[in-house]
Amino acid sequence: MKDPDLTERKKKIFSAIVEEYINTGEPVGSRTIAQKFRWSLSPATIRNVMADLEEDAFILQPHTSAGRVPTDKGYRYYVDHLMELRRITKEEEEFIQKSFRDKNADQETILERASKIISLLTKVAGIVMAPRLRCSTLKFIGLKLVAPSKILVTLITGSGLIKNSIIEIDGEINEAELNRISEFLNSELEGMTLSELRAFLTRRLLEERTSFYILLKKAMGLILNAPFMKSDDRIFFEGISYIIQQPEFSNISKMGSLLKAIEEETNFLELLDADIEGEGVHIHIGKENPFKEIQECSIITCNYSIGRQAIGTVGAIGPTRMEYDRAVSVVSYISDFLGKVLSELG
Amino acid sequence: MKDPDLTERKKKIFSAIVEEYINTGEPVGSRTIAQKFRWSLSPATIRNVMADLEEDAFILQPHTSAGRVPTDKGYRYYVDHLMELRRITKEEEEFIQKSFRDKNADQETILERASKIISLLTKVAGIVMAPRLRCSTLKFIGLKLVAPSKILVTLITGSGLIKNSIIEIDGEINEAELNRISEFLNSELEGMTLSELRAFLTRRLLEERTSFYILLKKAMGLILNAPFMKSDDRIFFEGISYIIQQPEFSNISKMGSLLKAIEEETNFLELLDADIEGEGVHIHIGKENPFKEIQECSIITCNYSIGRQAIGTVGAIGPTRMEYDRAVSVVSYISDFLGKVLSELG
DNA sequence: TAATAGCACTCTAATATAGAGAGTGCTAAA
DNA sequence: TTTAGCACTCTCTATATTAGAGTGCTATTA
Repeated sequence: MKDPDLTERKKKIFSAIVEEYINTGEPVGSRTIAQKFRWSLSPATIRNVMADLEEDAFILQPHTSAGRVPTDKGYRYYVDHLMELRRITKEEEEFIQKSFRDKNADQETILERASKIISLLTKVAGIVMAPRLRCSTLKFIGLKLVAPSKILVTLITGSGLIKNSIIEIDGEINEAELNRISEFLNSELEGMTLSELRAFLTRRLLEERTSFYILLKKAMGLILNAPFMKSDDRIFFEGISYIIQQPEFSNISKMGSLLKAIEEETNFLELLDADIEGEGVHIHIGKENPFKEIQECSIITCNYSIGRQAIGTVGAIGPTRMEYDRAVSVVSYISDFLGKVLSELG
Repeated sequence: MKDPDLTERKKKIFSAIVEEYINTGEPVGSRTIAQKFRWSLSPATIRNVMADLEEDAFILQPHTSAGRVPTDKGYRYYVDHLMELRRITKEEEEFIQKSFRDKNADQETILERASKIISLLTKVAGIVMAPRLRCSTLKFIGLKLVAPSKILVTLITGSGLIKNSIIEIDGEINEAELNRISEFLNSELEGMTLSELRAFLTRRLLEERTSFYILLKKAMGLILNAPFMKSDDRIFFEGISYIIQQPEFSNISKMGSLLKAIEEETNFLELLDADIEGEGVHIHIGKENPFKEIQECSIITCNYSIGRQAIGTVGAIGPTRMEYDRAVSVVSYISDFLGKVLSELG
């Protein structure tokens, strides 16, 4: 990702091409750029530079007598070296804060809202992945008998997620015992993640030889068998209609396969999951993406965290020709904000 | 909805037109129909009948020299009087049953699956509305102190829905008292709906003058303030990609506004909500629909019930040119089946 | 030597034209 | 009442033509 060290002028012209193309969606010609520079350079000169840029594979011509269009490689260079990051505007900031003011909202509502806001502000689709259970710290585990051998297991995470499972046990269990288990769990679990809790229980189980052993064993059975362990992490997707309005998707069959890919959420799960390692904003441009339906799209993602722990991902997805600077600023701001909102929930 | 009493022949020809159009998507001409009748009638004769049908506004010509296309009124007559209901096939039945075999699935998973199945079998979009809280009977209410003045309210309905809210109370409350409240509620609520419970508490509150009064009052506060009372009924939507593949939506802007309407779920909430009154399958054709984005679509809905109580709605939505007989059979079968699956969950 | 003006060339997209084909409505005959 | 025949209408497709945008190359200029 080192800077191939273009001359200043080349950079300026390339930036101008990218930005012009992002704005208009039309291949951009030498005249247009010359005009942008107030004719301080002639179209012919621009053309020479363009020929160079084309040799570097930063731009290409859709056909011989058309203007230039940035390639994936070009966009990559642009976002890595040329793009000026911009802060979100005051109005946008206020809008976001107002949207999250509602105190009574639960996690689901908040996440849904976040994805809607991203899509509104970036004019591309917003995508929010719910806090991953395996990264979340535990806050509370409730065990309650709802029928002779049915137990309601309730789990609250630090990010305000409340999950329930009803699990059927083999024998019967009495309420007092259940209370002892849940008291024990709650006294120990503070700040652990689910997998840490599992490890903890396993370890204790090996050390323990007293009557407490049975209790521990039951606790483990309850926690590990609950369906929420096979966490079907949810994804909130909003604003597909923005994408399909873009001219690059006027081709119906392209549109169709994109939609299908989006409906098949698991694709995105993997994709977002991969980004949870690593700091800051991730950008995936066009062909860099793992599956072909979205290889004319770019995805901007950023983790959100509670405390230091990254627990989920928010992002924006649109055509490669999207306003990267805007998307980056929005996604990064929202990820930050969402982390805070969810912490307060916990 | 009375039969305008067409002659037998007219009906047969009209049916043939509708079915042919549904299959091909092309305006159907007199030749095609004559062929379908193995030339027992000449195209010229068919044309005469068609002219009549056009006068009745059952069909129309997109332009002078084109074949005929059914109107909304035509479809309406077709589904009301001509369409032959068909049972779902053995294979489809098996497929559905297999899909719901998983014992550990929670309500959300089941509903999602139902909408996916509808879309798979009907080849149009499937839509499932989660059980309406206000129609569901209560099974269990759990109250649990998670912090000095924070109470986790858990509610389980007869349809297997588990809902949680954390509510903050003004003063403090001790665990023993909380247990008394929840015991009281659970002993009384069996089979009530939420609104019945509310009414019940209000009534008791008026009668009661003992120390129990305070308890009741607290119970009411807890139940009625919980966010789940403002039930944001969820909708599961699957298979939009089927719709956009249809030629009638090859027009991008039409597609766009349809998608937007779908993303704005509240529209559909109202629509489905209205259908919960009344038995059996409801069909809404084209312009009969309340908002313009879906006036080239038809919606087939059917309630699902637990016991006798209708609690939610499933449906299929596709272009007016859809296979009504197939959609009706699938939707009606699934609604039945879903009711049973959810009952077992409760 | 870098920048520019000029010019021939290429390719697309828009427009016009013509013809085929599908389907109709009407009329007259069976 | 049904049908055959026929003129007519309209769309759709293919083809040709043209305008325009943009290029690359070359010779010229500062």
